[in-house]
Amino acid sequence: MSGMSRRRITSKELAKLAGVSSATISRAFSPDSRIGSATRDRILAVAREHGYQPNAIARSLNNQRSRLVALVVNAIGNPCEAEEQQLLVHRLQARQLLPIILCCADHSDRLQLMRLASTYQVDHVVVFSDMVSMQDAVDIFHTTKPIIVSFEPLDNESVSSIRIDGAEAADEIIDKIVRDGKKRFAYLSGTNSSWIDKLRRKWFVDALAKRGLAFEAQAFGDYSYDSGFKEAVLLLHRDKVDAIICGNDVMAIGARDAARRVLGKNTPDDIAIVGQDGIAMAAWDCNDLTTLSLDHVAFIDAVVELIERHDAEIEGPHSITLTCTARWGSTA
Amino acid sequence: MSGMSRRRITSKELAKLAGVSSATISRAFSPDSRIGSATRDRILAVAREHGYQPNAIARSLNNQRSRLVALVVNAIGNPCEAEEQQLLVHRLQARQLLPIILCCADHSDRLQLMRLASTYQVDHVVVFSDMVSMQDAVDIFHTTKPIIVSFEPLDNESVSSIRIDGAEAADEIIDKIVRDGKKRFAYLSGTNSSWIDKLRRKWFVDALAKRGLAFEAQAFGDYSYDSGFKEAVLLLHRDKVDAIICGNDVMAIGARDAARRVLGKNTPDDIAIVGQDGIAMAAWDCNDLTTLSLDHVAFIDAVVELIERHDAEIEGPHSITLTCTARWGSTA
DNA sequence: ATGGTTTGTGTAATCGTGTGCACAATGTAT
DNA sequence: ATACATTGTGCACACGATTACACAAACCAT
Repeated sequence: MSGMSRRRITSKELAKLAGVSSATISRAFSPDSRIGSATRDRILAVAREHGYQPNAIARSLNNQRSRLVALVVNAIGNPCEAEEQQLLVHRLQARQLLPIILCCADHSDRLQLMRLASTYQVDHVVVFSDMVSMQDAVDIFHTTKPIIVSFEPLDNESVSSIRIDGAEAADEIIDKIVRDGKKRFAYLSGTNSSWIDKLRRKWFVDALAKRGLAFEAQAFGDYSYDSGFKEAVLLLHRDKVDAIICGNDVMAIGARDAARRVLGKNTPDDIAIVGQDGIAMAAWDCNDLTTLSLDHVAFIDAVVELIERHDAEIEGPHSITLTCTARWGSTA
Repeated sequence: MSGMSRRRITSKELAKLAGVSSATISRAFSPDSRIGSATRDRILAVAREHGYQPNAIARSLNNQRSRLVALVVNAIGNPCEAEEQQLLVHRLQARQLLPIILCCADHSDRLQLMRLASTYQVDHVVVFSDMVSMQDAVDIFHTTKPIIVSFEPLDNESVSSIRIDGAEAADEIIDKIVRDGKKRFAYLSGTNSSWIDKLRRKWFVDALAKRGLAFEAQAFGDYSYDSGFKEAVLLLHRDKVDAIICGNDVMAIGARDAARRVLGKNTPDDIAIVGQDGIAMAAWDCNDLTTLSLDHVAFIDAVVELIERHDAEIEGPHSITLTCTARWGSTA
């Protein structure tokens, strides 16, 4: 069609071609603005013919509204977050919002990365990563007053947060494991000092305390299969535990493999293993993991709900609480 | 620090504060431009104090250079691509380029999505997805003449592509399986009509043909564990095959589980199963998959190389070819 | 027929930066 | 001391859209 044209055509040029002013071009592309329907049709026809589309960068500058959303994530491949990411991106796209990915995993200077994104005047910020502090995010993005969604309930007017509660589900799971006769518990953390990790651990600490128990051992991995495998070997061999609560599902799978291959112990008879997240892979036949699961769809619904409130300029911070459930497999 | 200020400060305002013109502000932030070093230092100090950062949207409009990169992917969670995505995002961020994710998986109108992204004047486009035709991508993005990277070698001056060659590795794998005495082969496709799927299948078709063999059966999945599981049951039960070549690793894992659980057949003795991609999960102890693997780092190096050539405005399409290798596990 | 409302379009300012050009100030060579 | 190159800064315009305002034309009611 327009095949070879090198440069993108501009509003003013199209105006000349259609015999109108550039203001009228703009109106033709704004759904509800005073313009003759005949004129609009003619303009849209000429526009299609020449492949014209309004320049979103220029529009953003004028509008003070970029329709860009920054997604701060740990890593892209990480299955723990991937399902949520996928869902959210889909929902954003349906609302004509474009996600910019900020990947913290192996980026040396996360703050600089966030500052870079903030210069693009993103309308919203969603923080999935537990590697950035909310306070830093607020300091960097406060100027544009975007929504910032996170697990961490920071008391700040520009932060809306999603809180998750897994206390009850953790209690159910511990109950089952204790009734199965397990006695020595270990907790395998994802990251040492993250807010989400502390929260999750607390659910299980409380559930154990209620029965006069406590964790006999504590290990730190990095949410990866390999770290789950390696730490589990130590926990089982050195600390002689018979139940491992893992910070996420992937580490739990690693731990299960370690138990089976290195020590010849099987779940759930010799040892109990519990994951967290409820990723799809956990339910695969080869894994069949018992896990403290979060409803991903409900979670993303909540995020989108918060974003919509922010779009509607409903003032103040908002907060939504979600409840986790126990998903039973054959590992505990 | 600047704590409460609601609106982002502008270049002109900062100019007033520093007692210079806004042009000088701009120069203070451009590494090599004629400006007194004393003036620059003073401006940068005042800027930091007031939390000023140049507005990237305005700069992009002026520069005709957005530093945005569109990543067209099938899905985010999909492990097949996730590792590449992660690597690429990391490399882009190191070059101060921001990735915009376009997720095709469940988006009804992929073309409209790409058109939306194109209005943001992205500097480059990287197509990982096999769900969009390169011709469509070119039609939509040609105006900004970005680089378009893909497996599909389209003959177009604005497309640079990465070609992958797995013929030799496929030959090695088939050789091993045939020597193991397997006779009835099936191919389990990811998507019916994608370019990449046809390419991969051809490697194995040729390797079989060389030995006077051909696929006895052909099935179509959707790259997911579940589809691998389901289709494998049919292939094994109905078609009595004893070797399944899968379009990716995830389906191969599903197929392996199906063989074991539904039909009680084990790899590699009863049946051979081969994956493709070489994702990290394939090497996990519980999977230990034989797979036709692509070196992810080399692949992303090639993508970045092409992007750099495009940045340097080296004319014409470029092409880089990568060779796959066989990675041996216990499934074939 | 006249005053008032509605409709459609153009003019011009605006969004926040980058940069060519002009010009003053300073430095350098004869 | 004069001519010339260099450095530092401001002015003004461009980038490509949106939109308040003005105004002409058309329509309507009395």
